[in-house]
Amino acid sequence: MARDLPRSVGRASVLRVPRLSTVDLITIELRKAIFSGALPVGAPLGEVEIASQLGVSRSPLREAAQRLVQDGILVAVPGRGMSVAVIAGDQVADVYEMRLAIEAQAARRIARSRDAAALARIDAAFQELVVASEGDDPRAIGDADLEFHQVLVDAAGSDRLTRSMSALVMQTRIASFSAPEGYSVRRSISPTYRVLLDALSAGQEADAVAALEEQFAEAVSRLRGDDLTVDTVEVELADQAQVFDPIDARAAHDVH
Amino acid sequence: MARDLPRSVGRASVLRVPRLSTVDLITIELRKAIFSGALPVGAPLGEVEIASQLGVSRSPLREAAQRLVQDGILVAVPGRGMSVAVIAGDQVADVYEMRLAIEAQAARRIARSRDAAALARIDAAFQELVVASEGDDPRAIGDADLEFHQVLVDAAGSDRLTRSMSALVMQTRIASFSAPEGYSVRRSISPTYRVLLDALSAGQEADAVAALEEQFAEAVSRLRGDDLTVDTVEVELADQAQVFDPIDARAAHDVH
DNA sequence: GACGTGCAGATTGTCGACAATGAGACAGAA
DNA sequence: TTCTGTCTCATTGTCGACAATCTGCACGTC
Repeated sequence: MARDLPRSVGRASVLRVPRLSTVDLITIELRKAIFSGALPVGAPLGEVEIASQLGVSRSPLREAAQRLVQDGILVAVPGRGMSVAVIAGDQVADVYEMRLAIEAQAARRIARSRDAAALARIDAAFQELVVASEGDDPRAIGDADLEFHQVLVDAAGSDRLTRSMSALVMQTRIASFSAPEGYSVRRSISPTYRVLLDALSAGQEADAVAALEEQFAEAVSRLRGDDLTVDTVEVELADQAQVFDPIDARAAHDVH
Repeated sequence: MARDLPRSVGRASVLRVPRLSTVDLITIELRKAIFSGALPVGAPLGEVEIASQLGVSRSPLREAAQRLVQDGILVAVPGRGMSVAVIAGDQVADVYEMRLAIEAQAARRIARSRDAAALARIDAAFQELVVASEGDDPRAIGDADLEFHQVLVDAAGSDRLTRSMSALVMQTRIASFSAPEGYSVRRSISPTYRVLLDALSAGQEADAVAALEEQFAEAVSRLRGDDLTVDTVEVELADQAQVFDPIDARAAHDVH
C-alpha cells in the first residue's frame, strides 16, 4: 500500500542517524582501555572510580560492563564485582579454536567469491603488517596483526562474523597480556600469511583454512610459552599506562 | 616451592561453587521468554512491567538486557527503549553464515577426533529429533532440531563455540518467529542429517561441512519463503503465550 | 480536508542513597 | 606459632526518584 510510504521519497532518502547511547560510549571507552592495557589484565575494576573517571554514574557503567561480560572480556563474580578477564592455559587454545571457526568461514567466503575489492583490502592490511614488522615497536606489530585478521573477516561481509571477530581480537590481546613471559609478538611475519593470501586469490579454500590452522597453532604454542624458537620482541612492563581518556572533558572530579 | 601450597590438598580439592547472580537469573528468564514466544518478536519491552513480573527492580533488569543486546537478541534504540530483535531479510542468511562458521568448526573437530562419546551424544540427539518428527507438534520438532545442533557444537568441547551457538540457537528461533509465513518447521528430516552423521563417524571433514552447508541453504530459503516445495507444519498464532514465569513466587505485585 | 504545531502522558536514562555482602585486620585460644 | 572467630571498612547490589526524551492526540491554520 502506498499510504505506508507517504510524503517525500519512497526509498530512504536519508538514512537513520546512528546515535550512540551512553552505554555504547562507555563500552567503547572500556574496550579501548583494556585493549591498550590501561586497565591491566586481572585488575578488579572499582566501579566508583571508573565511573567518576568517565564522568557518568555507576548505573550506565554497570550496564556497559555487562556487555563486556557477555563477550568474555570482563568476568563478574557475584559479591566481588568485576575484573578484566585473564585468558591463559586452556582458554588460550579455546580463543584460537573460536578464531579458527570465524576466520576459516571468512576465508572460505572470500576464496569462493574472489571479490577483487575484498582481496585488495586484505592485501593492504597485510602491507601495513609488513611495514610494522620492520620496526621494533611490539605494540605496533601486534596492532597491525590483529587489524589484519579483523580486515580479513570484515571482507567476508557478514555482520555477525565481524562482530564476533572484534570480541576475539580483544580476547587475543588479553591472552597476550596474560602470557607468562609478558606481552610479546613474533618479530618476523610467519610464512603462513603469504600462503593464506595466495590461497585466497587462487580460490583454494582448503589451503587457506590450513594456513590459518598452522598459523594459530604457532600462536598458541608461543603464547603458552612452549615454543621459544621463534624470535619475539617484548614490551617493557613499565609501559602500562594507568589512566585512560574520560568520555569528555567535564568528567573526572566534578560535582553533579 | 611447597610452601606456596600449604594446608589441605595442593591440587584443587573442591571446585568453585558457581553461584548465579541476579543478572544471570534474569538473563535466563528473558531468554526463556523470548525462546518460547512469550515475548513476541518485535515487541517493545516495558521495563517497569517486566521488572515487576520478575520481582526485581529496573536496574538489574536493564543490566541483564544489555547482555541480550550484545548477543543480538534484543535491540536498543536510545530514546525508545529495547525490543525483541526481528531477524528477517538478509539477516537470516547472516545468522546461518555464522552458524556455518561455528558448526563447521565443531564438525571438523569431531570428525578429526572421532571421539566415541561425542558421536554417541550426537546420535542420541538425532534420535530425539527423529522421534519428534514423527509427531505433529511443530514446536517439539523445532526444539529437537535446535537441540541437535547445540549438542553437535557442545560435543566439540569448546566453551566459546558452545556459548556462541547458544546465542545462535536463540537467533534462529527468532528468525523462525520472524518468518513471513509464521513459525513453521520442516515436517520430514532433511537427508543432510544422515549425511552429516555418516561423515562425522567416517572422519570425512569436508563432507560433513558440505552437508551442513546444504542443510543451511535449504533452511534459509525456507525461512525466506522462497522455497515452498518442502512440506512444513505451522503453529497456530493463538499459541503465543503472553506471560512468563517470574523468578520466584514473591514477585509480581509486592511492596518492598 | 490535509498538514504542521503544540501539549499531555508515558517511558526511558541517570542519579544518589541505602542495604547486603565480602575482604582484611585484629585479638584470643589451642 | 597457628588457627579461629569477630569486628570494621570498603565495595557491590538494589532500589526509588527525578530529569530528559519520545509518542500520540488535539488543535489551529492553510
